[in-house]
Amino acid sequence: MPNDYRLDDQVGYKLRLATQRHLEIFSRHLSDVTPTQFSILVRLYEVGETSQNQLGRLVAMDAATTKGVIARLLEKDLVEARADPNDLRRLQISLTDAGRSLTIDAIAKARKITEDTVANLTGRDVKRLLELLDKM
Amino acid sequence: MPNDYRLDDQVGYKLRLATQRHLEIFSRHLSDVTPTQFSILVRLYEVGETSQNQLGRLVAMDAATTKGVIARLLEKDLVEARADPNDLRRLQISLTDAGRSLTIDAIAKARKITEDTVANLTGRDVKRLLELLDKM
DNA sequence: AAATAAATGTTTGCATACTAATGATATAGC
DNA sequence: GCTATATCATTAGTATGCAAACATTTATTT
Repeated sequence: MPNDYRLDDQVGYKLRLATQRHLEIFSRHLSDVTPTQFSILVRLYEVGETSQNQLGRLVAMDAATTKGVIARLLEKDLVEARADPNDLRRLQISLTDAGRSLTIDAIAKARKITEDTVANLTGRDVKRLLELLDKM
Repeated sequence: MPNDYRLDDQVGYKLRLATQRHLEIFSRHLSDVTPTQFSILVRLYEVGETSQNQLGRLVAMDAATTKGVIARLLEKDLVEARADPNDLRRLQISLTDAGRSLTIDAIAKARKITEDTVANLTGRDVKRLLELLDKM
């Protein structure tokens, strides 16, 4: 009988709780976009125009997922899409002016978000946590 | 200009990647239920019959979320629901026989899942990671 | 060079989880 | 008893994720 199994001590369970907490903090500081959408925006800001698929890879997202995220950003006029003349399969994505300024603004707020998220940890703790998540 | 902001170094971003990895491992070992559904099943196994809302609290889920998860478990005949005669608002949830045996089986597999998830970490690392996630 | 095979990019459809708002029942204070 | 408040459950809407399908390009074969 599995009576020594403690749900509360499982990595997966704790990951969910941590993510939940982070999400709550995120949406409080930055209600315009979700963390996922934010990732895409930041990457676009970093690399400039890229194909949708490539962009997804740059943030470790499935192509199908990327499609959905981009669709929502398009609706908000934060990014724009144009067909690649050299490769008809490709959809080139880039930031609009509104997208660019929102991203810059969002990055500033994101610093605060990270800060709040790890408020209970010391600097060394944070470093260690990031290392462990990476190593994992 | 926010050129010292590194997306890849953010807690939120790394949390997403870690969760993603865990999810992939989970579904490979245990395709019948999702991690969320599994949490509910284990709690039910631990505490026996409880109201839907209470159950949600025991796994840190919103009432609405809990409702959806339970609905899916009901469809799979893993749990059953009955009205509480003493409180007409309440829906009492409990495991079916099939649910109980699946849960027992799933817990065994869950050990392997946790194991795989932290395969790259030492025992001390895991302990530290859990502490940090908790502290957070 | 045409034809076939393999790889790559995108899209659609479906499942899951989360939030905000609503309605129903129960409890507490007057 | 009546009203206000709290609790429980549900509905509707949004976001993310995956599997499968489709279109286009590139590589290989004949």
